[in-house]
Amino acid sequence: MPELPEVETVRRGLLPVLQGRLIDKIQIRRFDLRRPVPRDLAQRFKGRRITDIRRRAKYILIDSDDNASMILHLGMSGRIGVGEKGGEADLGPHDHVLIDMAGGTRITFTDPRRFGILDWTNTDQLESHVCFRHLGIEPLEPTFDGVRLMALAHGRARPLKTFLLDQSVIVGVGNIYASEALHQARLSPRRMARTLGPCRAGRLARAISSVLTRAIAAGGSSLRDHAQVNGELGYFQHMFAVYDRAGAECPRPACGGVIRRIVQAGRSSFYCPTCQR
DNA sequence: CCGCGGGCCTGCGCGC
DNA sequence: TGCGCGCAGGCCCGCG
Repeated sequence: MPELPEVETVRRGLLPVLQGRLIDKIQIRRFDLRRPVPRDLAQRFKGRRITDIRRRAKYILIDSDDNASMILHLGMSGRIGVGEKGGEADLGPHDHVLIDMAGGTRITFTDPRRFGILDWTNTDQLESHVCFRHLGIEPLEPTFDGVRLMALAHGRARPLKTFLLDQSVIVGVGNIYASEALHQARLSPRRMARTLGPCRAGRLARAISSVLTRAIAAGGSSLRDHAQVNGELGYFQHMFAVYDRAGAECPRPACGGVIRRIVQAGRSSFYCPTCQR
């Protein structure tokens, strides 16, 4: 479930539950996630107070009052649930991490495919951590605009679709929102990044911000899994213009085109050849 | 610099 | 009903 809007939805769900609260105990039931979970993580955060929940790219950061930050990435299939502490019988086979708060609230990290990441670092050294060192610009920051995007695209001999998926360029855009943003900007996913002039770059930058903002407002997209920590579904999947809609009619008024699926860099892209150029 | 193939894992929907 | 297959929201590596 996890592109920027889904991760931001999780962050917003966790913040009121966790901010200012004490961690009682952390249980790590499987250490073999995408990278090994550090053996000292549970002990490092035990008894600490959570000061903030932040997001950088597709990562959730849980800051402690002790200059330590937990780093959580949901991978492809990761979910976060908020509930009450229960017994062993209540746990599912893919509930890998349990964070028990003072007072009985339990945060559960569930991830069938185990592509997720759980790590920690000193808060004041976050930007030098391997997860963050090579990240590009945040598309919802005010500094992100067409001028910036055009500069990033300058001379790049690669299609816009794979350009947008590159986390060292722009962070948080994944396979769904790349297709959706390109449709809104009326740009073909096959167009070379270097062909962006001021007009097209401005359109694309605005489309990216718009799609991500609308998806956050919808509570993210829920395909197989819920996106929200209370178990509710986001509903942006009902607003997809092109994603997973091959063969359907383009929703752009008076366009009349038919949505196509192509494969780029090994991943599906969806677009309307009629209105996206 | 770029695309490709492969890998990491499990689950789901499909056609047979 | 069961089985094999392709596919899936992310990201990383080596190769050519």
